[in-house]
Amino acid sequence: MKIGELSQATGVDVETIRYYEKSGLLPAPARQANGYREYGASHLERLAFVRHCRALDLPLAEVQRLLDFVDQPGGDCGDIDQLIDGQLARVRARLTSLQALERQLSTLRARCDSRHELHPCGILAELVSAAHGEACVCHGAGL
Amino acid sequence: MKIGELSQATGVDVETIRYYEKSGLLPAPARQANGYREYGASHLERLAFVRHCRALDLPLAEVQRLLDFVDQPGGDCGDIDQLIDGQLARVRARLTSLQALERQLSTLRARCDSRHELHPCGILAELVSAAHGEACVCHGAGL
DNA sequence: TACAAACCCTGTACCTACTACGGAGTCAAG
DNA sequence: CTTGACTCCGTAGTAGGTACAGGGTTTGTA
Repeated sequence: MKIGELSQATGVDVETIRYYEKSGLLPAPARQANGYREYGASHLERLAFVRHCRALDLPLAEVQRLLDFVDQPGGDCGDIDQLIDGQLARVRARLTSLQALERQLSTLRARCDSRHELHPCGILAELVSAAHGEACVCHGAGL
Repeated sequence: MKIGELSQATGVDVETIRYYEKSGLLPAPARQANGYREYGASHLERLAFVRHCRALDLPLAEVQRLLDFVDQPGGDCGDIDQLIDGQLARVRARLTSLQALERQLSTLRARCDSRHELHPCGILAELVSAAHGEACVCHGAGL
């Protein structure tokens, strides 16, 4: 299987596959006589694994750790739990912060709906007043 | 005001202030005889504005656009609306995707609570089976 | 058979928004 | 007079790719 075929099969971009190889996530495959990379079923499986972990937004370093577990079973399963727990905690923290951000932007957006021509833009006014340390609709008193 | 004082006053790191200057978000300030940057009230205000926009997670390029509006009032307010709407849309899209991710990770996490010693880790088994294209607890059938 | 399109190779630069140096000059306190 | 904190500039590094540039190879078609 050439790199383009592997790319087709997994939905991972050719450049990204080479990048994973360079990063050590994928083992360097054998080469054909012309220097082209030659992939087999094991590469396909490993790349699918990586892609699945990335879909869970795990950093590449953690994907690497999981791959080590796969390669060398019998490790402490608690480590895997912790890894997933850590990711879950990161995702939940980000979720909370994004929810706050969404409220802030919504409130700010409500300040202006583009049907004023004489008085200045409410959004801009809000943002500027925040620069003075005043309470703003998006962040309340102070920043 | 020296750069360290501006940093204290705004909570923006010294290096970041220099970075903003290099990026064109902050005008180059006057220099003291010794070459140190000399900031005034207008810089403080502008930096606070930038910081506020960044707290809304607006990309620097969009902060720049907003600054252009501030510098040159009378522009089309609809553009500002669109800018905020665009950000809101990005945030909401990310929110939706993070919520799905949270569900996936929770489900995956439930597969293993580290009190098994004989049978292999359920999380790892899930991730591996996903590499075979089988249905997985996190993403359902296929990826 | 000839030619062009599509593929593959390596290496490097670019992206965001910073952060972290390295090496040097400057300033205030003790 | 030294020590530490501050400032300067320029470069490199971060994550996770993406996008060339400049070359070789293979494949399809006329």
